[in-house]
Amino acid sequence: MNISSAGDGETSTSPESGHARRRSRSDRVVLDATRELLGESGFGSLTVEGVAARAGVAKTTIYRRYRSKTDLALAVLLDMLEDVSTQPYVEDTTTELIALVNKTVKLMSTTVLGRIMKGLVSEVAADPELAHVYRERVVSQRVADVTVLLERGIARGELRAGLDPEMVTDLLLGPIYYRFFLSGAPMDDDFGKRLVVTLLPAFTA
Amino acid sequence: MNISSAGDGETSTSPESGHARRRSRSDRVVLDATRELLGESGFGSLTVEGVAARAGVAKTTIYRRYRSKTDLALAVLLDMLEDVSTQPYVEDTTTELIALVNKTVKLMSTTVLGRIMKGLVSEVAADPELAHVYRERVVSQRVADVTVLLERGIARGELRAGLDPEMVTDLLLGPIYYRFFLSGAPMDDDFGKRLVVTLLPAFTA
Amino acid sequence: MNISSAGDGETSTSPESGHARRRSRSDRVVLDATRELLGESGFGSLTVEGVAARAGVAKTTIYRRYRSKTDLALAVLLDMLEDVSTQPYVEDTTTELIALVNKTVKLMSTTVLGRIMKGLVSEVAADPELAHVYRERVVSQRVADVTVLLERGIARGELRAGLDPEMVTDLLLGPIYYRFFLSGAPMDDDFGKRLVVTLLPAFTA
Amino acid sequence: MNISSAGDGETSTSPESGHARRRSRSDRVVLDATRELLGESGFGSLTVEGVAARAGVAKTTIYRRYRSKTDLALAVLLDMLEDVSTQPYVEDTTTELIALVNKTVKLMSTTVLGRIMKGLVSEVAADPELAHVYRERVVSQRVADVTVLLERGIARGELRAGLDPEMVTDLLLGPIYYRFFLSGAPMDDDFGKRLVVTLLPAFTA
DNA sequence: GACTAAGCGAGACGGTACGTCGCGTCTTAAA
DNA sequence: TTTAAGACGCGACGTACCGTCTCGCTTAGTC
Repeated sequence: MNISSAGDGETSTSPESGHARRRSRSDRVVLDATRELLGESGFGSLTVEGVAARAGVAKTTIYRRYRSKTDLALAVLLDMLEDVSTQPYVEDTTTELIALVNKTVKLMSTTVLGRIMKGLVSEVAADPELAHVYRERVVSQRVADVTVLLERGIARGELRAGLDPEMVTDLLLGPIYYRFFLSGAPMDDDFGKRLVVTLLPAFTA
Repeated sequence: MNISSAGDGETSTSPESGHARRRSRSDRVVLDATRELLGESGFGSLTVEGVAARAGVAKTTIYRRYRSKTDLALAVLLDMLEDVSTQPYVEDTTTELIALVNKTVKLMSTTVLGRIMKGLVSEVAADPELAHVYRERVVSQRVADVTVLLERGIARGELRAGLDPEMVTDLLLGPIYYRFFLSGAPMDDDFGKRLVVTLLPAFTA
Repeated sequence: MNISSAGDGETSTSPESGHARRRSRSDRVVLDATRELLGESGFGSLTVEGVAARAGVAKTTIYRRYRSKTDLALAVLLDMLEDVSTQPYVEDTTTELIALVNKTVKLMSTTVLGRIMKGLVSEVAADPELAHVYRERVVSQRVADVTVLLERGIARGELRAGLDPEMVTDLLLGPIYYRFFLSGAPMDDDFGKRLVVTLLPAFTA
Repeated sequence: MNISSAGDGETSTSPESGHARRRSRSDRVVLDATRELLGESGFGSLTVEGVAARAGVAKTTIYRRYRSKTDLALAVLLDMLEDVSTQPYVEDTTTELIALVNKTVKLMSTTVLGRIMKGLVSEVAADPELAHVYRERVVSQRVADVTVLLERGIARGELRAGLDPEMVTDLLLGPIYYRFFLSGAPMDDDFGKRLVVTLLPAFTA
């Protein structure tokens, strides 16, 4: 399943307009420039002026679409998530859980998404409007993914019933973000497996 | 056990110089002003000029001690943590775990620490030097707390042996921070209990 | 003959671009504010921030045009000199010389130009770029004035041939500036006459 | 004849205390450091802190003696002038006049005195107290020199009677300072001769 | 096919805060 | 008592970006 939609300027305020509006050339070039700059120097040194220069676009054009650099970064994030399909793995539940964790770890640590998240987390935490969009688009999607996974696991008899999908999501992703943002503890190839194996008794018993 | 010491200028870069240097009057007044302003408007609108004005101190005096507003906020955070003793609870392990979670939730949602953390998380995530101090002072302390708790639990026969304290810490705090920073899901009075009860099978089996 | 043109930002570095660029509203208001402040407190206490405040303009706007307060003061000076036409006097040469001296004395001692010059002289003396502009615009103009005056005097048979206009300028203005800047000796209404009468034998013999 | 005296802190405010007070080691080391720094970077970049550092002396020590960097530079200037004896040349008056001009030119263009004067001229021009000292110590000395020279010339029958020594001083030094500070016109080896030869008819006729 | 109106580039502008410099004052400790 | 050392309040510096605002100049879309 995909994050289904746009992430243009308006979207960050008004959720969705039914059918995906075509993104214009300007939109594209601005988002690309932003992603490049985020990749090069991170969110902290992202400036609207810098994006305008890189994109060969006037500042006005950017402000017409995005209210702030935060909004812009969020748009890039949502734009990138469009392409991240959350394939339902048809294997056993343990493997699926490990895959979900590993995928998230990989996304954070190897793509520009990690830098964006590092920069955006404070903004999302502090700006209700931004938080709203982020939850609408990203958080709820994660919970939906986990819900599907849990239901399948229960159907297979691999998981116990009565699990709260939101809590499970917290338990799967919380440790990742905590390490990624704050503790700095490494997340090697083994991490996903260790996390899930540790958690498993909580999901099966 | 207490976070034992200060957040003076040097500390934020070099851990500790053996015997605690006395904090000067300026230090105190600056930290207080910063905490007040953080409480009033949050990290985002914290400015060094504002702190200087509020503290009745020259900007230079602040810059002499703290390299940036981030450093300043960190100092406030460490300063506040000095007073947060992590009482060893003598009850059963489940209760201790719940208390630990609840205390963290409470600290984040009712004190200025929450605002500081919201503002600081992006900085810690992006600035290695800051991250180093944060881990040295805060993260490691949390793991130490949990280690003590786990050992006592194992000794009592309430927990299984072989638990990785770091992973357990991630599982206890990760969900809290994830909700606090990103998902926005509420953490009511029941939250700690639900979290720990869910996790318990993973710690006992 | 007039000092023909402006003191806009560019001018202070590049002489002239053929046709006078229109001075914008900001230019005007900034120059006026600067002149006022120079008049009130002199060059020493002139600050860019003060000018910005007085002009109701952002500091950046000033820095966009002038690299420093020195540049700004120079612009005011050049701006004022636009209006100082060096009328060709049709009387006898002695009177013309006296008039030239008196006019300079008067300009220095009764207008804000004196304060500007007092503040600027050290800067012009020490900063080659500034010096270049000053010479291009002011010094050379004075020499040109004197040249015209000498030629007419020689044609009239009132002055000897072979006088070096530059040296004559030095002899007419040098004493003025020396008194004005350093010796502090008064320059009363009689001064011009005494100076010229003293010098005359050097110009006629 | 020599500029006869001290130039210590007090001097710049109260003229003279009768007999030259011995200059202390601190005085010496501060003045030397100042002169060095003036020689290296000019008056514009002279700072009290820099002098203190170079002299290995506390800022306080400097402020105890000199009220400002201007005062300090003036002290160096006066200190240097102590060693500049204005030898009475026993040759003919024309030669003496040329020598006087040449000596001044040389002093300005080859020693640190030039740099000091360039920096100080604006201060002297704008600060009455400073001006007072400068005139007391330097200007009046020049006039005195010229007076002696003129008297001898008149006695020899080489100069006309009735010359105003102050005006003559203006005519000899004014052009030098004008070129040195403002016009930038070169003063080659010939300059003194040309100036005096030009002026001579004004002094003899 | 010409005409208009929207969208855009360019960039000037008022503004906030930055982080730095050097000032001149003041306090502390050692000589 | 004088000093070196240096912290401090202070004012201004010059810079970076912000977000807003004209300005023409394309460039479609409509008549």
